[in-house]
Amino acid sequence: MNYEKLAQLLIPDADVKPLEYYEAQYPERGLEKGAEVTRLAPSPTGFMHIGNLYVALANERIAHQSGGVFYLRIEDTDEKRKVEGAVEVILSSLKYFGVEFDEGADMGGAYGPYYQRQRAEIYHAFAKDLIRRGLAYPCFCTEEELEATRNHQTENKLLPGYYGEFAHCRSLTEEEIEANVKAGKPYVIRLRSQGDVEKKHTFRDAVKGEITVTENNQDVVILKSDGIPTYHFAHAIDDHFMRTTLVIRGEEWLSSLPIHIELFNVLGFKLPRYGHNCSIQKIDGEVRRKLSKRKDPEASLTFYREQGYHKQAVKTYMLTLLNSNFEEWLLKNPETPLEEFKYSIGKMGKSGALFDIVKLNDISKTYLATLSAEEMYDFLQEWANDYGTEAQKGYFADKDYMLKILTLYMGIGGKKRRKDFICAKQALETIAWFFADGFHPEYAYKFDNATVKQILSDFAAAYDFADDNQAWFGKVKAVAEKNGFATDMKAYKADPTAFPGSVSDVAELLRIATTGLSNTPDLWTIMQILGEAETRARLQTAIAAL
RNA sequence: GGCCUUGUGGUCAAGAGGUUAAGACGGCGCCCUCUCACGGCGCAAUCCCGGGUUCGAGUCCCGGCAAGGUCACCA
Repeated sequence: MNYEKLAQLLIPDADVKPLEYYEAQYPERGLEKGAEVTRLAPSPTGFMHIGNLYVALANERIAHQSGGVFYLRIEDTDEKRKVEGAVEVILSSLKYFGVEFDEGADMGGAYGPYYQRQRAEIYHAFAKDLIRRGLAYPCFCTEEELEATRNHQTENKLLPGYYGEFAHCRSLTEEEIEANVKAGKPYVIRLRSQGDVEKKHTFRDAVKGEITVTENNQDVVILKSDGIPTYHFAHAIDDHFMRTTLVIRGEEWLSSLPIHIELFNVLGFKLPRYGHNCSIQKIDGEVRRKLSKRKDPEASLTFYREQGYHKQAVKTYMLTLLNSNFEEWLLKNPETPLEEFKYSIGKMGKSGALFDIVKLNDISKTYLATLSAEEMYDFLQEWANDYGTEAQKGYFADKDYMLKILTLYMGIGGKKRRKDFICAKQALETIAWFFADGFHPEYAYKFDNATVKQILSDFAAAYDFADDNQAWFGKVKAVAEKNGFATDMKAYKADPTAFPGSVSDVAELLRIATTGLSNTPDLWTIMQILGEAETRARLQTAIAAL
């Protein structure tokens, strides 16, 4: 077999350069010792999964913390999945969450191109070299033939795949190959695997620790019939020439690690370090499964934007899942920027965590409670502009009024900050009743109409907008007393049957009448914000409704 | 089914032969002179199972079991 001739026949590519050219073109990066070069290599499907953020954050932290480089490579080798504008989605959604690349697709850099489709020449050069060395060969098997083989293997409980005796095209003669090519039969290029599945090695994974890997014996496809490489081949070449030092990727890749090891080996490249991280899961009835793009809205990064989760909160939550000691650090250093946390690969969990929206909500509340009224105003307005209803956008017309509401709802100025807000959407919904078109009270009192009417009327008569909190509460008490309600909570608790109710019940009636809700922050302040006219009007409306 | 990985409260988890088995979220209860929220205090709840090794095992070994991943011209 004349391999040189075969290589020329299969990959006639004229502009393929000698291999040394590529080594010279993409030299070692010459970074400081310990600096890691990491990457995110998504497929441009137009959908950003929360898992993308998760793994991006890990890679980004490690690169930047070590003084290295974090880049974006687009794995667009699958024509069918490609979506227009997907790169823009990737870039913008990660940027929103504060993950920034140093180089890569749409940004440039010395190690590009960063789109795999634009790197065909490099892949061809190396595939051609493998053919020349007898380490790769063309395969003309059709889909049907491959399936027949697979069925035969499964029926006979044999290891499925294209290997050994099942690799029909492995032993094609030069004449047969030539005839097939001349006949125009489509072909792929396969690796002529030298591995033995019986041989096992221990491999050190940066997150999983010591693991056992078997040698690869599959004659995997390296170039598809359209001349585009498969993931495996592109991975080896790209991560070598982009000088990646550490590959952190999802654990679904663990089982193809043997292929990658053999590929790097046969190509003469140094293997990067690998860390396979677990995917975020969800409990669905009885089953635990990966967060699904189709079934779970929270799987999509856009979900968090639509709901108005603060990016810092989402990032913080990701970090708590990513590094087990992060949460403790955060508790001790609530004011410190997240970037100062010492991220370590070794602290990454070995088993997949369940996504916990309740925990995210708690983190969000805690974070939002650190914002000032102005910051909250800006955050809410920004969200409303993109995702809010027309009415919600209108909330920002009177900034002063909004600021007062936020100050109240966030407990600013009080001894303790409140934590009522989870995300922008929920926040605007909870304060909606402050605005004319958001106030739709459904009065639900615990007392009979006559009593309620009496109390409401008594309060309306006594109410003076100028009263301070003390004086105001004194009047609430007076109204309570006049109607036989307990004003001394201790006395009331000692014998609740002695009274129709207590001051707290009176306060509740007033609260429901003015806000439509039984739970709100301080009522006196609410009446101050609403203003005298609105307060009186709401009281009258409530009385009239009885 | 083969192979790989992983099994500590409901969830995230600390733990690397000797601990009353941390902490956080959630739940429950009490307290905080109007509700709620915040905060404080407290309670309940965990080492997958079975064998070994050892004076002693969540931790080491073996065997089960369970869950997840993977077996494409998808990444």
